[in-house]
Amino acid sequence: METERPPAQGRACEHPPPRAAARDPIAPRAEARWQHAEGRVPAPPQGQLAGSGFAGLEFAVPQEPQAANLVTPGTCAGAAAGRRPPSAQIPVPAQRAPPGKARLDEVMAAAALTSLSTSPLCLGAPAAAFSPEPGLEPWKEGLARPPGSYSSSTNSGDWGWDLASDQSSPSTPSPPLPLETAHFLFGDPTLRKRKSSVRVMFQCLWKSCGKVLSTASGMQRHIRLVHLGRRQAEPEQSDGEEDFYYTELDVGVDVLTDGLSNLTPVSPTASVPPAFPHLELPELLNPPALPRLLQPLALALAPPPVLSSVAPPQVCHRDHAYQVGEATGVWEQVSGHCRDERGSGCSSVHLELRATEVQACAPALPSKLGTSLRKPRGDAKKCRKVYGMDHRDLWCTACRWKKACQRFLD
DNA sequence: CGTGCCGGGGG
DNA sequence: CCCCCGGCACG
Repeated sequence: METERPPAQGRACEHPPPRAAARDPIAPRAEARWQHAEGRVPAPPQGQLAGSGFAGLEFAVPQEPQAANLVTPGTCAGAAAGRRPPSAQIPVPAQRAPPGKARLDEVMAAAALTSLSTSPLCLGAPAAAFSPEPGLEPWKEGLARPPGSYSSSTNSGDWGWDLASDQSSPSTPSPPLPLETAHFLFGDPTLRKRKSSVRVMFQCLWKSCGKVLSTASGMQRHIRLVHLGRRQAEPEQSDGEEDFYYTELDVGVDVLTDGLSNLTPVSPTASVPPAFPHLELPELLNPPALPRLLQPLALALAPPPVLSSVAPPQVCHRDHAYQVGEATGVWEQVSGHCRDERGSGCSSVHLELRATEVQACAPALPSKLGTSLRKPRGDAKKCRKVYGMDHRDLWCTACRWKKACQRFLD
């Protein structure tokens, strides 16, 4: 994973200046075509936003040209597309038309969904959970104190939370959730801070429950009381039945902090759970850099083996995920600070929104250690695909030279 | 067959 | 250097 941003990114931000008129024979031609096609009047390139320095966030949303335009104000608009009038119009390949509602606060939501898609949490967790607003969600309140469904007096000492209590979409059965995922995604500070501790948790497998407690006895009591309808008065007569309804969770907390970087791909056959009903991913955006990292994370955080009766076997259809992903945008930071590239003092951040495959199910990771000789073909959309053969002038230089694409890095 | 891009070649 | 393209491996 290369962290270094290869040079020559500057181009994207460069202003479509006189564009070395003598050079590049195709550009002027193509440009004219492009502009003509849209009935646009060639306008002089817009100057760099004065003093905006780092301010420029630029979004290029692949979508219908006429569709909603969203461009962050104060950008070097027009640069991405290059050669575009300063209007808010975004350069667009005009291939797919996702509703252009790309907001940054949705970015986190996407992250959540991306990773959740491999976990059962998505079934139970309502949209509210994805709200960027911390602390106000009901699930958190439930965290602080056990919800009403559960007589709080019984909670002697064990801590836990009931995620199912917040369920707003009862339509789907809700297998237990990998709490780590939840914690990570929801940013529970308590767990995030601890590193390298492995804690055993107990998770209720009862349909639509998913409660997690810290002690087995607490969990047994929970099951007895809540699900088996035993009386609290009854002594701890454990006939063992409860054991069927909860499972142990090995919670490697360090995964939360370190996991992002050093999670190793998990062999799909080994620890991936029986698979869960597929979640319909709403159209959301992924944050830059995150998605790729979250996927493995989600994979690794997949819930433990579950009673087979709880979660009916069901295959996660990759096709479907693919389709969903197609309509989904992914934020990808294309170039940080433009490297000082031969004097082009562009210092804006260029963000490109591209539609890409959100691998909702188990991502196809380099499963074999062999890392078979050849680098796997990057499945990202590249300039060619994004802009199309005509509009080649919009491609990044590398793409035009038939080199490795620099705009849509793998 | 389309695509990504390496390697090589021309100006 | 910049620019292009043959050709090949992927999918």
